[in-house]
Order: sequence, then C-alpha cells, then structure tokens
Amino acid sequence: MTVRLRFAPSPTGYLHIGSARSALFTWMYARHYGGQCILRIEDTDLKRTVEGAVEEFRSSLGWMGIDWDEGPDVGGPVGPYVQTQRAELYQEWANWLLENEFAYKCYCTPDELAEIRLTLQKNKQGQLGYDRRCRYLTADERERRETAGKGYTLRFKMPLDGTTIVPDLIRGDISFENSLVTDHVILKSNGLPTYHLAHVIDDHFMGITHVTRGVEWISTAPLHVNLFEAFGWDLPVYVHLPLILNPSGKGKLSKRTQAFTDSGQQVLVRVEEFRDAGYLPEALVNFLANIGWSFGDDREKFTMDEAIERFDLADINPAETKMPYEKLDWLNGQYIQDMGAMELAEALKPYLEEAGYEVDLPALAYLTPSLSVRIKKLTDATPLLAYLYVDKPLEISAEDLTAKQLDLAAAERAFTQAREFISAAEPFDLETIGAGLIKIGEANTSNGKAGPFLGRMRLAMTGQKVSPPLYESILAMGHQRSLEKLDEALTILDGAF
RNA sequence: GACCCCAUCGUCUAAUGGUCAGGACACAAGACUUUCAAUCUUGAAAUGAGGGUUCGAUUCCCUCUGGGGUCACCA
Repeated sequence: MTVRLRFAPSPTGYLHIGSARSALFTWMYARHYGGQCILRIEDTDLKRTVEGAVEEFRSSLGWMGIDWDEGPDVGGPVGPYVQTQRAELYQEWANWLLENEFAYKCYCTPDELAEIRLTLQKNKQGQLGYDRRCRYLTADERERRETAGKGYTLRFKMPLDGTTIVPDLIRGDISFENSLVTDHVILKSNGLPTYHLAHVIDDHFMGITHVTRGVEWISTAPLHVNLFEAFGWDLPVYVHLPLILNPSGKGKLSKRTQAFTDSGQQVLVRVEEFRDAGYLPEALVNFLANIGWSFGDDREKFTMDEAIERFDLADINPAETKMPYEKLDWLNGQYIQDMGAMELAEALKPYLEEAGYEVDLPALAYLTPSLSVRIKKLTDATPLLAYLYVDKPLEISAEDLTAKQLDLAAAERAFTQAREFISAAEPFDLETIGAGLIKIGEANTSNGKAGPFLGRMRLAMTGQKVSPPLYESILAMGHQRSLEKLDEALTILDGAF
C-alpha cells in the first residue's frame, strides 16, 4: 500500500512557519515512501477566508521546494481539492448520519448556546460546552421547530459513556472519557461542514493514510475517531505534530505574543518574511527539519534528498519547541559560504536593488567570496556594500589614516606611493594589487609590517569602519573610483600638515 | 477550572536498563588577522523534584512541579 498524505491549510492569511514545518514533514514522509502528497484548501469558514491566501501558500511552498501531486492547481483523481466545492458530499454524509441516528438537529440559537455555556460553567461542567438538550427533543417538539422553520445545525451524538482511544504515531494511545466530550457541531446552519466532518470525509475519500496536523487537534480527535467508526471507515494513522512556541516559551509562536527575541532579533513568522529577510530556502528547510527531528550522525547541515532518505514521522520528538532563530542565522551563513562567487552575486542582486543600488554583477562577484563569510543573511550585505554604491565624501580625519607604526609623514608617503601603484597596476587583479600594496606598506611602517598601512588604506577606500577587505574592494570599485578615493585621502592628509 | 499532551546543557537535539550523558547554536578564552568576519583549538554548561521497580535508572511505573494545548455554527 502506498502512503498518501495531505497538507490542508485554511486560506485565512499567510503561510505560518509552523504550518510550513508541518507541510515539510508531511512532504518528506510522502517522498520517503514514494507516496503521494496532496494540497487541499480548507475554506469552509467563509468569514475568515482571505483573498490571495492560496496564492501565497503556493508561492511560499514552492519557494521552499515542497511540491504536491494532487491539488486545486494540478488536479487529481479524488478532487475537487477545495472544500467549499465539496459541499454536497458533506451534506450527503451528514444526512446519512442523521438518518442512522448518529447525529441530530440542534435548533439552539447562538444566544441560547451562550447561556447554556454559562450555566454549565457555573455547574463546573464548563468543558462540555453544550448540554445536549436538542438530542432529547420529543418528536413533538422537533415537529414544532420544523414547522416554525427554525434554522439548525447538525451535532454528532457522542457516546455517553465508555472511553475512546486515539492512536497517535508519536505518542501512542491517548484515551478519553466519552462523557467528557461534547456533541460537536459537524454541519453548520449554512450547510457547510465544520472541520470535524470535513476532515473525516475528505481524508477518507481522498485515501489519506496518515493525518498530520498540530497537537491542537488532539482534544477533538475522539470525535473524529467516533465519526470514522459511525461511518464504518478505517481510521488513518494520526500524527499530531508538536507545536512551535515563541522564543520565550510563552505561547504558540506568534508576533502578537512576542515581537522580538531576547537578543533583539525580530520574531519572523510568515514564510515570506524569511525570504525577504534574506534567508535561503535550502537553509530554512534544513533548519525546520532540525526542529523536532534530527538527521543523526551529529549532522546539522544536510540536503532535503539526504533527509528524505532517513525521515520517518515516528521519529519526531513529541515535545514542543521554541524557535532557535540564532541557529537559523548560523545555518544560513553556512549555506551562503558554500555559494559560488557569481551565484552569491546573483542572489544578492535583488536585495541590493531593493535598496536602490545599481548592481554590476561582475564587479560584485569580486567581492562575494570575501563577503560570504561576513554575512548571515542576504540582507546583511546591503550596509556592508554601501561604500560601493553610494558615492559620498570620506568622513574621516587625518588621524584615522595614521597608526602607531605609521605616522603622518609615513602615511603621506605610503598613500602617495599607493596612488602611483594603483594607477599603473598591471594586471589589475587580486594578486598584483595585494603584492604591490604589501610592499608599500612594509616599506613605510616603523615595524616593517604591512598591516597598519593596509588597515588605514581600507578605511580610506571604503570610508567604513566595517567593510569587506581591501584588495577585493579596490577591484570592485575599479581604477577610477579607487584613485578618486586615494586623492581624497591625500587631501585629508595634506590638510593636517 | 476540567480534560489532554510534554519535560536532557541558556536554546535545538542525540543516547542506552550499565562508558567521563554525545553533537550543534549561543557564550568565554586562545591562535590567526588589513577592519569586521570566517576558520581552528580549548572551556564552562543538562537528565525539574520526590518516591518506587531493579544489582543498576536519564531510560520503566506513581505523585508532585513546571510548560503547553483544548474547552466556537474557527480551523
């Protein structure tokens, strides 16, 4: 038997990083066993449906490299894959439940329900939520409501006693007292199903073998198990995935509950935010796979192909976890370091252009090898490269261009020689420039070491306390611009005499 | 509050009924060094508490504590 799994988001907004991780695990498992992965849109809550949400899911998922074999866009044998388009199917089976006395009509209005809840709470039965009064309506009472044309919902008749076992792949059997489980609404008064009914019907008819979902569904799982039983359908394997908590550990990961980490980083939640912040999809997905699951062999960095080979849902750690954002930064940095010079330049381009910079790829590619070890995210490059793209006068003093081993006169001498050297350097490449400048430095410092001079020269060329190294910067800036900066530095030095 | 889930360094995690409880991030120190990084070396750092079972428990059981989830005509 082949496995079939589904990722079933509600189009109520963006793709949350927690959902993305669930999707990732779902997808990895399907791929590991060579089964199918399905995308299903759970849009039965009309009020919460957000325009464009499905589009964002698709693009976020696609960016992460997650694909699906069946879904609203690609079709498939058991569609439609959008729940509102399956309304008739739900109604058909809801009726079946009604006729076979597994469900009953509830005529209570929202106001009445609120009152009932209050009373139950007073009697310390708050967890029931509903007192089942419509379950026990006489034929007469029912008739009266029907003729009055009262609206109704359908509720499932939970067994009044006994226990229900929910088998969970990563936690084992979980048992619930049936008497503590309420008669949930399964069909709303507008004729659309609630999640509970839709889940059971869809996952049955779509042939889903493993139901992956968050732990928040454990408490209603006994309802689902009883629904499967009522229909006489086989139970899928339930896999309740652990939640991702805020970095502080307080509550589910959400911007509303926590906006910043302890180290002052912004808490990112939406997948698109990670892309905008300059994280690479390979790194993000690698990072996500390391939360709640581990590759083994003490390896932190791996490709999805490698992970899929070893992945199993049963190996997932049941404990909830906090988002280790710092580790993502480190991992992303590792991925950046592994990129080729031009590859990184191309990846950086859109981010630099976003900042208003005009990017010359070959020039940028001189810099990317030395840049790659300095940035964790693609956006980190923007401030580091400002000197390359923003032409503004040096804001430094003559003192900044001197050092203990390089007094004013020596600096003047060295910079003059450097100017001559740069203007004639042939070929204009890393090796020549490096060798030439080292020679000049060694000849002019009091300790005969190039270091002090090279440091001042880098400052003169970039005007930045922190920047990529000197030789590469000269290459990227080009002859012209480099000479201009040297002239500027010489002027500053002259002014000090 | 009721029900349910969970519990290893600060964080993400590995491990077995029996080695000094392993790795990674972060942190600290050192090396290297043209800034900042990167890299290398070293270091500090954990089985929540109390009971059992056992020759022996981090591992199995119970209680407590702590954290989380659910208690909608939302998913």
